[in-house]
Amino acid sequence: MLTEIREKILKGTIQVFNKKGLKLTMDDVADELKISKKTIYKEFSGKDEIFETMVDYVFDNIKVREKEILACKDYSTIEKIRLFLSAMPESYRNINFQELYSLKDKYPKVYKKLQKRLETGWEPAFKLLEQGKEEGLIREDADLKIFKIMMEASLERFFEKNVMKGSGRKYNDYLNEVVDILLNGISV
Amino acid sequence: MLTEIREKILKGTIQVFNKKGLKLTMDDVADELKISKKTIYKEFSGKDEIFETMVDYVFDNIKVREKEILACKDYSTIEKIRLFLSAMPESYRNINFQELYSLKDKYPKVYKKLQKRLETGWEPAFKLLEQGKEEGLIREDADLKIFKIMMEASLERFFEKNVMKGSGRKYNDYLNEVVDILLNGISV
DNA sequence: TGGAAACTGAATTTACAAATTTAGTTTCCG
DNA sequence: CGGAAACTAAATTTGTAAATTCAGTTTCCA
Repeated sequence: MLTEIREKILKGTIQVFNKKGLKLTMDDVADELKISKKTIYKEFSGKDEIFETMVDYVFDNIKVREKEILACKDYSTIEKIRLFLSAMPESYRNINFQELYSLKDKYPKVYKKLQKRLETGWEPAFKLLEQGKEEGLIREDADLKIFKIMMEASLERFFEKNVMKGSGRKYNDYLNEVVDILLNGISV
Repeated sequence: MLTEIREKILKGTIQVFNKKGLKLTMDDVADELKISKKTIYKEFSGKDEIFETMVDYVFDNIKVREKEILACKDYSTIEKIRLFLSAMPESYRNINFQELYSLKDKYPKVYKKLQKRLETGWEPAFKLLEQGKEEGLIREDADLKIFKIMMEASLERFFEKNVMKGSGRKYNDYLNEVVDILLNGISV
């Protein structure tokens, strides 16, 4: 669990991270939160630890939502999959996800954690999809690995550029359409 | 039409381009073809013109294949769409497509041509897809713009990294599965 | 006519020191 | 305790002059 002050610092860091990206400084975060650096350094050993904890924080929030979906007895497998696939990227909206990737070079440890959590984040989705196959809802020959790549590529493309500019579509519309097309694409 | 010597130079340029990327030099191309720079400069005004002609060359080759598909009376609309969508990226295999994008900064004119040809390259596909809607083969409410974005993102992801490493899948398998999922995804 | 090789000016890269920024610490103070 | 602000060593950025590379031309030669 997270103490109040740690959560406050993490939220502030994410706030600044979304504005200034990877280049945020400890002073930026302290200014944003109107606390002194001393307080930050009392809670965190340094920038590395903050970034690492930030990744955990983002993904732990996703997990909460996902557990809710999985636990609900009222949803069919296909409904669960749809909700699950939507929940993943929806949670990413809180943080500049594209920028998160830029941690690769300077914070390889954080980046590895990010990748690992992205990977394990897919596991329950895969389980559901396999279950869908067993229930005859999903094409037996559908390649889930490719499905995953397409999903990731389509979503990241949206994070990259604002693909929707001009068209009246909102983020969630786009997200739903992507999930629809892909899910439809592998359904029987 | 292209003279023999111009085509030879273009092929050689593509060859070197795939090895050395944007950073190829005129000497590289001359060495590759075992001709002297003089010969190249007799045919092309300079590097810019070669790159521009190279883009045209790649896309004109695609067009030939596409015309064949469109003209064939034996194919249904849905078959045409499938073949059409496969033909586009298949043609890109001859050239390092990812690297082509890197022309953006140093050769903005070439890059604009590339974008324009990519854009117009989609037009007949859109026509077919609209026709598919009219024939009741494709969901009336399917968002073709999003479909296009997903297709592009999925394919570019493959050009980026060799996503298929490890898995026994070959390029064409991947391509077909992507087209299958997407086409299935917007079909009724 | 075209290859080999030399040539030139412009562009690009390299190298490196000076200037700036910043992570993390310390001091003083209420 | 925690804020404000100063401090230091290390990292990053900036400026720039020297070195290198390269596009495009020219010369000589077969």
